[in-house]
Amino acid sequence: MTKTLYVGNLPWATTEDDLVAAFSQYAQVISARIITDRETGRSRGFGFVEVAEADAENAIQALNGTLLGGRPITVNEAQPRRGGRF
DNA sequence: GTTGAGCGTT
Repeated sequence: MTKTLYVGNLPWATTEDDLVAAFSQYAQVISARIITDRETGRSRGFGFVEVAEADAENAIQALNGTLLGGRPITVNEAQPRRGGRF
């Protein structure tokens, strides 16, 4: 089972690999995604990280408010995406 | 070449 984490307050230069490198230290990262502007293709400053459900809350406690790329990031459980597939 | 609260695609 996995759980999606919302990561905000990211620097413009933050990449998905940076999220994996940071979250993989406290949780098993399944996948990471940086949300980029659809029109310009640039980073929107936030992303999502899919980790093991057992380590999700652990990663949040460990990385929420920590410095990543020079900026304190916000880590929370992501809202259920529209569709709610089983 | 810029900006800074907010929750994303197949």
